[in-house]
Amino acid sequence: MKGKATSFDIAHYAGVSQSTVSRALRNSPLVNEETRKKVQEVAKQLNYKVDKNASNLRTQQSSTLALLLFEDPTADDSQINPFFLAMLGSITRACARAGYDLLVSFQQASEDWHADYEDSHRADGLILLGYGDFIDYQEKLDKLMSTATHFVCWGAQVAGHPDLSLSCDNEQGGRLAAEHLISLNRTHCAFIGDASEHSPEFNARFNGFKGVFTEHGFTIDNRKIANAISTDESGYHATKSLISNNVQFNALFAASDLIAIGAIRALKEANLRVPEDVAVIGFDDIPMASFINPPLTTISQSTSKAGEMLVENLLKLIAGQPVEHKVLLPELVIRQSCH
Amino acid sequence: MKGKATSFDIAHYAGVSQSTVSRALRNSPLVNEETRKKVQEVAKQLNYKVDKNASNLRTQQSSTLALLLFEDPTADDSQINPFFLAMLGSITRACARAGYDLLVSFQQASEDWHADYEDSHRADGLILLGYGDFIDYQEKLDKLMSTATHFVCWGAQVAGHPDLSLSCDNEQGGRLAAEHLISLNRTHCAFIGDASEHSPEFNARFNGFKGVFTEHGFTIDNRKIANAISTDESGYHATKSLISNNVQFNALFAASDLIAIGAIRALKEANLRVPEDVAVIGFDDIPMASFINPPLTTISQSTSKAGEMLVENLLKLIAGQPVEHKVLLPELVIRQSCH
DNA sequence: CTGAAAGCGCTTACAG
DNA sequence: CTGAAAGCGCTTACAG
Repeated sequence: MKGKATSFDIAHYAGVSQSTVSRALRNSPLVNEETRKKVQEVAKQLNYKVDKNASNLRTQQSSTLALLLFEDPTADDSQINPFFLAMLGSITRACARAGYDLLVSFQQASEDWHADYEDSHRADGLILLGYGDFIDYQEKLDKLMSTATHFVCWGAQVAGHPDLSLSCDNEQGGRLAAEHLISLNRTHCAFIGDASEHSPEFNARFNGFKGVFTEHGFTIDNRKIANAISTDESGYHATKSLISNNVQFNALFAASDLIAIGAIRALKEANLRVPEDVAVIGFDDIPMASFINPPLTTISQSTSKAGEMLVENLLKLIAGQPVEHKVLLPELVIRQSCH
Repeated sequence: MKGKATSFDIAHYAGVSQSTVSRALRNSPLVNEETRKKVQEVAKQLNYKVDKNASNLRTQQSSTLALLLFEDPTADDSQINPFFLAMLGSITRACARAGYDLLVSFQQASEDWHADYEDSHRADGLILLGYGDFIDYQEKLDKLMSTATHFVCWGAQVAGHPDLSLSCDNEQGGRLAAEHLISLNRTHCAFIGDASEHSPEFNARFNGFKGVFTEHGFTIDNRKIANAISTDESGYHATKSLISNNVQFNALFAASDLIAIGAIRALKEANLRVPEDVAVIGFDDIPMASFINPPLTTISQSTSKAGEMLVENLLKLIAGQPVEHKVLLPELVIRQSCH
């Protein structure tokens, strides 16, 4: 036989019609047990595999999900945020368990990342991951909504559609960080991250954090806040600028672990000891967090649970089932960067 | 219009035949410039996207590559080797540049990971990544060969088909490590990794390393060799066993950075200082390597170049073009874990 | 339980 | 340069 075997080849060798082959291979209850066995045997012998393009075309679905990871435009070629890499891992596994294939693609925030994965029937739905500017982002989400594309996203909220988002309770995470620092008597605290509406997750972390400080009668001076995107470079420079502006603080809350790692580097360079002079707390609990010096106290988000739930929700959406807005609970992980 | 627009809808609105629509959208030189413009305009208005399943079915190809990442069976759910994660990133980018989609899937070495991605026309070819046992592995590669599947793999060699593999020059990497240690007068050296044919990459690293030691008149005592797979846990335990067996060494070559990280932890627990008491050198240069304490001296493999070349070679194979066997050059990265 | 037939939405040889 | 038609390999309503 030249080329791949088709269902007609199987039909020929098994002595049945092609329709019966198709039914037998899909385990249709309509087909006789013996017929099924014979068909499946022949199929195995000929190393037959259903042509996905043909069956997808016929059934108008793809059993494929697409993961779109969009990056900060400044991120360099090789560095992908480890937090998202971990998410990618858990999403991949969750897809496999559900019998779906996963298409992965990186997108610059500037590109047309909403893409046409679903319109072109390459995927039944999209999973959107990424830090980045929430404002830029919104317009594209609207476009996705308008084309009735099935999607879920991590972190950012879709206006009017809380069910499409999944995130950890970032405000609660910020609160945990603040309580820990206050319990340690570290109340002159700087914040590195973007505490604006452009970064809704960072903003929520900051708000939770600030809330607890306020409840305890402490304030966070605006001079102690420095902007950074989620890279260690950015965290490094933001911290350096704080130091060179002579801002005084004995604690630092970084909006992500990567930022915290850069911050620690800047502190060390300025001969500030961590945690003696400055206690540092991060957010995410990326694998690296436990390996740096000192090991980083941080707020952990469960990437494995997150990935699973994203896939689960997207599958429900595709099936037309209702999805509830859920929020994952962050946890404080105490290591040695605060005391 | 209900549902997605098809090429017939475009034809209707543009006042041409469906064949012409198809030609116009594919930029066939056969179609009149004005006709093309009108067709593309209408297509845009209707938010038309070519149905990939239909066009793939017709053309018998998928413009999709599949990346199969297989893992050590012991690896826990969330931990993926950062080296492969970096490869994944660069492969994803390389695919996007080439206009291909990328399917990603994790496979346990025990599973039928050769899968049916190509037979079922989901992908035009496969990229295989993974540490793991080379012997188990070979049988599946044979199967892939026998079904004329297009694939390339990282690291392991396919018997009789050097062109299907890409790797860094692991032996040269081992040599670089040895020369560095010897130049530092660290000649009582332990090796952690699997120096057997089961792990051809580790084995090559060890052979290059040992070769240089021999040339300089030094030996590597078998007692100083401990087996480990590429996880920090495994490196930790292997190093611990060396220490508890009272093996003496002032240098340690770990077959991967993850192993080195575990080894350093074990050394510290035994109150051995790195690098004063034991100089440690790793392999891979994963992102974490520069963040641990002390920052790890290691042999770097360029994941971005590797990813690009894997995709490039696979595309050549698919196009029926000849592929040369190439090898990437590793580089010594000096940090603070050896002196 | 089985078969003949239609049709998913394209691409491309064929005829003009 | 354009159109009518065949066909990629399936799935499934329809008829028996």
